[in-house]
Amino acid sequence: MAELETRELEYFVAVAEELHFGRAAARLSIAQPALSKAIRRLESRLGVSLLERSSRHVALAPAGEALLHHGRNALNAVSAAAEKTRRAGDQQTHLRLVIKPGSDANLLSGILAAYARQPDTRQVDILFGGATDRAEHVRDGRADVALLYVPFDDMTGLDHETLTVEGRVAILPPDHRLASRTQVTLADLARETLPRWKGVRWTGAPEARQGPEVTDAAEALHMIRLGRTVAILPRSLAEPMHPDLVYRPVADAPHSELVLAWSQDDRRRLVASFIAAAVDAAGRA
Amino acid sequence: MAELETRELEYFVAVAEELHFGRAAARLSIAQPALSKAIRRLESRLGVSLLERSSRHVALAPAGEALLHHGRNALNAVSAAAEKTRRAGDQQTHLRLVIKPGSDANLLSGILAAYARQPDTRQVDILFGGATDRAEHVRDGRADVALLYVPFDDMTGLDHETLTVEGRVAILPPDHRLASRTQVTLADLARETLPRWKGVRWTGAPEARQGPEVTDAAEALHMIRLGRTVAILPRSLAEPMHPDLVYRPVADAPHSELVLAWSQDDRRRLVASFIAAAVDAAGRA
DNA sequence: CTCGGCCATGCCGTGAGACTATCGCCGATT
DNA sequence: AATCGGCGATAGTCTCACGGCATGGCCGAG
Repeated sequence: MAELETRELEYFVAVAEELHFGRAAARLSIAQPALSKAIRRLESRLGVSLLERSSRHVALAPAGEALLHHGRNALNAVSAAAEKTRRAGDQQTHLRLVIKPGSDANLLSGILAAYARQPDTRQVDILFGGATDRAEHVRDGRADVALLYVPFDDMTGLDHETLTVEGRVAILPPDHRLASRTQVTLADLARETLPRWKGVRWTGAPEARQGPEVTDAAEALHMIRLGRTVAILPRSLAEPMHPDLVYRPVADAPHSELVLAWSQDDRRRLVASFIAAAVDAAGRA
Repeated sequence: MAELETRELEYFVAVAEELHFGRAAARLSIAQPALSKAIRRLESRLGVSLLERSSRHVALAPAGEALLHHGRNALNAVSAAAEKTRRAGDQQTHLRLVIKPGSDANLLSGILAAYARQPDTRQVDILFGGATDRAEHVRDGRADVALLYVPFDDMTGLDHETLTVEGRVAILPPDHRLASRTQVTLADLARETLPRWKGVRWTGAPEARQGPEVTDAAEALHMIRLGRTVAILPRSLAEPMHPDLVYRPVADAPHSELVLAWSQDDRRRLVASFIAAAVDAAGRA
């Protein structure tokens, strides 16, 4: 059939990311000619040209774009399979939950308490993940469950249960022109400078100015205090609010959901039991 | 990192499916000792035992279950990457739509007509897929879009737009005890013998008797005429009804949706344009 | 007790893929 | 305009990982 070894995929992804055979070879700890040959083999096997090479530059051909994208998926699936197989061996004693610091809408302690009352409780290891890679942790098996935000996180390959639905608020410096309102609208914010959230696709109006790149709410708040930007955040992230900032509800912003997510094909009781406890605790709160 | 070559995965999947090294080796066209060694390498690399071997039998260890499942996913992802890369090369002139014969709720001709009016029309190739593998066709790139039924088909990895929502009807022999009703309920059907749909997880009441295994509606209808079973089908599959059968609405059955599905990460205009035409045509019907 | 089915082991041969050295192209520098 | 240097491709050699063959060991069936 369509043979394509994971090694070759890794090679190609490295080249496609670096757009430079030398650097990619170094990253892969192989020599550059080997990499050149491997990519050419790949191209002839697939029967398409993946890269446009000049002697100065390397660029992705259309088929290369496709392979970069789908190849990454495939590599993730392979390493997820490996990781999950390893874990399946030692019957798991700990449940690994990945969260973003401060982003639990104060629900986590209730969830953990509810889970502790379950009959088959296991120790819960809490991992901290960055803005973008918590979903990855679950997909590749480094964690069992994650707290994520819909519609911000990429839920591909994950199932989830909603824990809370909350409105979103604009975070403003006190002297901002909109700070005197009791609430604002997206239209009011359309001309504002909004931060670019690292790893999150741009969701603001296309005409809005893109401000500083930030990775988390703490950085965003800092930038707002400096007057460089304003931000729209789920309400729970706005409390307690920094004394030098104010927040106003954004009447028409899509709601944001805090969800508990797990790998789509994870049927372990360990996980099901935690989900049940979490949904229960969140419903009660 | 977690190296695991696709070749090894294929070997393992073959053994796990056959539960027999000799047959698996034959299927892979390699000799049996090579396969034995490959699997042991895999086990030592992963550090877990995948198979329980006696000299008579081979059985899956828990980690083996995990690897069989996730490994299949990974292999699918890899061959999908290969397939889609090949397709990306030659800019595609045909749109490939996979349907199940007779399962288009009479919408297809309208959809094709609407699509033909689009500015960037391409030729549409219609493929026929079995009950269970139409979604697979889309996932691995053999087709671009599929007509599927929610909640029966497995939508993993696919996005979809709903074309119609329809009630479901019980198909009965005319002399059936329920045939005199004008409508029936799921409770009425709880004790009936229902067919097992090949490749579809059992959705009937757990106490219902499981009847003959069938692969499509035509087979199911035949079995109903023989008095072996009764079935619950989306209404559109019941028209025109065979003269020797009757159908009655099932008042409380979950509705069934005919959807147009495509690969989650397919952003090609070719596909978007067809989706738009189909949704438009279905809304108009 | 023997036979036969089945997986494991040992040994050997081969070829895919890695390495080193080197070439050829082309843009940049002076 | 000539040279240099960066980068990818090519050539030739080597090696070791993986596959094949022969065989051993285990165990259930008859």
